[in-house]
Amino acid sequence: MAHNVDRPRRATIFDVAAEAKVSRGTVSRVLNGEPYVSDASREAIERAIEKVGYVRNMAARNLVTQSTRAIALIVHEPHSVFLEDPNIGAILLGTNDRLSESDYQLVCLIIGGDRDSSRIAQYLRGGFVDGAIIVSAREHDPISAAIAQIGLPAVFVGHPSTEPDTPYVGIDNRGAARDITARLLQTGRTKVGMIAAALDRDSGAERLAGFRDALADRFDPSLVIDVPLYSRTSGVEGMRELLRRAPDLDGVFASSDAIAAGAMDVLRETGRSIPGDVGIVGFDDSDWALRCQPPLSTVRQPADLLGREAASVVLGLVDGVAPASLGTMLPTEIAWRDSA
Amino acid sequence: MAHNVDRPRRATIFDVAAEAKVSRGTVSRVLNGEPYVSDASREAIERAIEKVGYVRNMAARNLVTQSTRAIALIVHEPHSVFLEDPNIGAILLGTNDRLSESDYQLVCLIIGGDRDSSRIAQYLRGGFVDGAIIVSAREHDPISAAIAQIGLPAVFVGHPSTEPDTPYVGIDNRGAARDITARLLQTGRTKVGMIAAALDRDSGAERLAGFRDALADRFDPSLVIDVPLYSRTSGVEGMRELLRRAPDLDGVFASSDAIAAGAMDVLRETGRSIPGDVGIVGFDDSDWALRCQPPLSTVRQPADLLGREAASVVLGLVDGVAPASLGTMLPTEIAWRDSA
DNA sequence: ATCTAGTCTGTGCACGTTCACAGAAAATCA
DNA sequence: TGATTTTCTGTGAACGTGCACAGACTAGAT
Repeated sequence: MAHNVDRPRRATIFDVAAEAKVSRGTVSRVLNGEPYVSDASREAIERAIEKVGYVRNMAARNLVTQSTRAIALIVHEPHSVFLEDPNIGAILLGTNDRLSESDYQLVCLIIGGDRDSSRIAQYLRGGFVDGAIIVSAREHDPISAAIAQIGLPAVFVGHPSTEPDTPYVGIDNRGAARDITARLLQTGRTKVGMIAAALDRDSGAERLAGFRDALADRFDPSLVIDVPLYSRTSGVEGMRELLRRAPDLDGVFASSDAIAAGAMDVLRETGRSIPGDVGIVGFDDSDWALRCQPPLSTVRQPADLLGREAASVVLGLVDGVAPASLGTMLPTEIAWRDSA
Repeated sequence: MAHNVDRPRRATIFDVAAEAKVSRGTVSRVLNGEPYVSDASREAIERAIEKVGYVRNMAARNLVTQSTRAIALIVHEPHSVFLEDPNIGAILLGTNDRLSESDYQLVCLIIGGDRDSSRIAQYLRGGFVDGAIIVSAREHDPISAAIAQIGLPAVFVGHPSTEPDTPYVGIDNRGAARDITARLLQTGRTKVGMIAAALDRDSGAERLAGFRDALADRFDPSLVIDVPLYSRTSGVEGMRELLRRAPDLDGVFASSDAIAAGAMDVLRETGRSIPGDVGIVGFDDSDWALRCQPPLSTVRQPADLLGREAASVVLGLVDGVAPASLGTMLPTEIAWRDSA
């Protein structure tokens, strides 16, 4: 019943050496592209490798070199949000591209629950990877602590304020939120609210701060609704509450596009026109933004560049090169459409 | 400039043995939960582990055991589709859950281009994982060939017809497509077309076959539009072409929700009402389905179960247990809403 | 012919485990 | 008590590689 009982013994460096009639030292040299090996030997070895179907045993190599040429990307998201978050995918691909250029392998680890957390901590300690990139970490994340403890080169995407010494790559959430709110105000809005999600994360808190910056002394804390997730459902609930508090509202900043989409549905249901009665802006420039009617004005995040940059930083750390500065901020741009 | 020059030497099993005043053999036994170790030794060793902060060096362990307790999930998707495909995320999470239960680690590998392909093949050969799950493989995929060649336990999600001997887990695309098309016909439609994507993949081809089954002798090949991707844009283009060929069309089967969403926009643009003038059904039950106006009737895939089942199969293979049958089909259900 | 520098190759050791074996100590039985 | 089984422990060998070292061979300069 076994599927592959007789899987043959893998060829080792010794088999290659015997086949090529040289010593394993010489084989090792051509494997690692070192100089000082004669053309005759090199060719014989290359033929032998081909013939016996040799591939390096990475476990053995890792053991002696203490490195793996692999980098972990750790995503900490509850299920529903992981599926909806438009940025995760782009970050993943950007990271993969950059690592691929340096011949590093991306290993993507997902934290679903606490079991995963401790298993992943073990994995990192086990020496499976040379470094780690942590996406959307929460404050006081046990994984972050584990990484700090074992001194694994690591970088955050987004900046959890509880890990002051670990480098991070992110966008200027505060500045971007301020800019798009200011732009919304320029359209002549006078009573502007915010649906603010995930205030326990850096991104959420910063976006709220930016909103407050833009409004300055016109800021009214009662017009900020705190919702748990960056989801459409949160947008629906948040908007209902906001209208309850201020039926004469004429502007909304939603801290994600999904939230904005839910909010727009509520505005329409209650007979308000967009952008006539109420102007609305979002954040992310995801799929949602173009699906809205009218298309949503929003902040475009360079998610793939975020991934690339994070990869570059962590590769630097692996080589012992500290990044130029602890934090790297990537520029955002405003995608101005018809919703405000 | 170096970040962590003085990273301390990791504690080894010898350090623990010395601290606990036993031999490394005994330490190894408690590490692996073997019987025949006295309570006194066990406690001393556990204290010592705690004290010196010992963690197993997995490279060393892998080297001797020839196993890693890690499974690769290989995703082969061009960028745009990866970001849009609603199923990938759920499959990922389902797989992660199941592996987590058996204390295996999920390692997620993304194939962007050919460079990635060969690097990942090397990775698999290098013995980093004990098995592999391949999602949305194309026919004649080089990775599939590599896996077959090295005899790595593997399972496909979806069934690429070029690998007849490798087990797979999937849904009955053909049956589901037939059922939902039949249901569409029951609403009294007489001229029904299809926007068919990814015919080079198993899923695409099977959905078309199911559509044909349902129409039987009413099937008209000129009403099938072949589009490249499961994307909204493809839906827009496909629908335009379909209307050009048959302006009096009254039903559409779109082979994904994203395609349906694009198609619905075109139908509305051209002044057709849904479901009055034209009934439309999709496939996937993704975000798109509920965002449509009216909400889309579609086929719900148990994507997370697909992931779980694939994980179970591959774990079985790793233990030398062949699956009950080569292919496992998971049931789908129809989510019937207002679009038809 | 001798010395020196450069090129090439083989060998021993280390990396940190697991596993098989052998032997000691304790417990059970005759 | 001695013989046997059971429980416990230590030791040597292996896993497959990279690296440092030493030595051999070649070529050029004196």
